[in-house]
Amino acid sequence: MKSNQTENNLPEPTKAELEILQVLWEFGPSTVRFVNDKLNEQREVNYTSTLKQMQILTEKGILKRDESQMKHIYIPVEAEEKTKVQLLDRFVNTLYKGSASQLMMQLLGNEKTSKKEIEEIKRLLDSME
Amino acid sequence: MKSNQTENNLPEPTKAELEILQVLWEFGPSTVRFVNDKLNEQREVNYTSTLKQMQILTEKGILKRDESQMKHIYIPVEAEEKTKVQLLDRFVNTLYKGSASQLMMQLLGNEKTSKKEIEEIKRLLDSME
DNA sequence: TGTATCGTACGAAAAATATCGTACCTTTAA
DNA sequence: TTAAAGGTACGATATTTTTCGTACGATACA
Repeated sequence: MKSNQTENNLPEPTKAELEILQVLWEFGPSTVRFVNDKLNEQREVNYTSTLKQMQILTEKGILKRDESQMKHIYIPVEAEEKTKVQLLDRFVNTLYKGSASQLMMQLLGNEKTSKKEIEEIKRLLDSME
Repeated sequence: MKSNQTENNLPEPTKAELEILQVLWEFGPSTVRFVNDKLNEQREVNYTSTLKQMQILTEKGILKRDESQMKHIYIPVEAEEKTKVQLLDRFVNTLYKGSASQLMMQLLGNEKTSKKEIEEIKRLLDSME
């Protein structure tokens, strides 16, 4: 079996797994039913598929769950920010050899990054003196 | 068959495919042999595996090749920047709901983003008045 | 001119992900 | 007190991605 761990030895959430995490991030600890309903607002997916994914996420240690009730409540182990930072870090390393400023340049050059966004960024930088 | 196209209808390079693209970006149009050698500086991989991947990339339209010689030369169809912009765009949308400034905040907050990087970014912003 | 070397083609196997069917347990309400 | 509704467990299947073995053609050169 080939392992799927990153350098920092953290399991990498897959695409489908990320979808689930996002629901939990947005709405807080939830049941499978809730998450599945949210997912189905976007695309059709079977309840047991979502259940399985969330069980896998739990095995991987990305989620934990409260089993004290029949309806298990799933909770992300790491805070949203922490996980995102890890994913971002990996992204920067992979595509930009770790250069955040290079990534920045592309963000700023990207037409889809609105003037408003750019202003926001500038303000941000100024405010950190 | 479930399709694997993104909203903008561009084939998404997978992880292994990205590795190959990076070699081509760094060293320019290359033979399979060359790419495979480069990959093997990092991890063991069979020549025919790399060949297959590059053939798949060609089918997907991500690479094209010059077959006029026996040693085919593979070339990325899109420029490095363009592809990266697409990947970045997707990343921002997925993780930050399209907010570039939010991504920025994380980059700046990330300890791994050095002071030097931050200075670089500031300079960049200033220079675009 | 034959044989070792280096190339591509391509199907199949292996591995990783994603989805689902079915069994079976609990709760609820008629 | 039982049947319907809703829950979890878990193996099986499907799909996607990755890797590789084998066949076979071209080239080089002894």
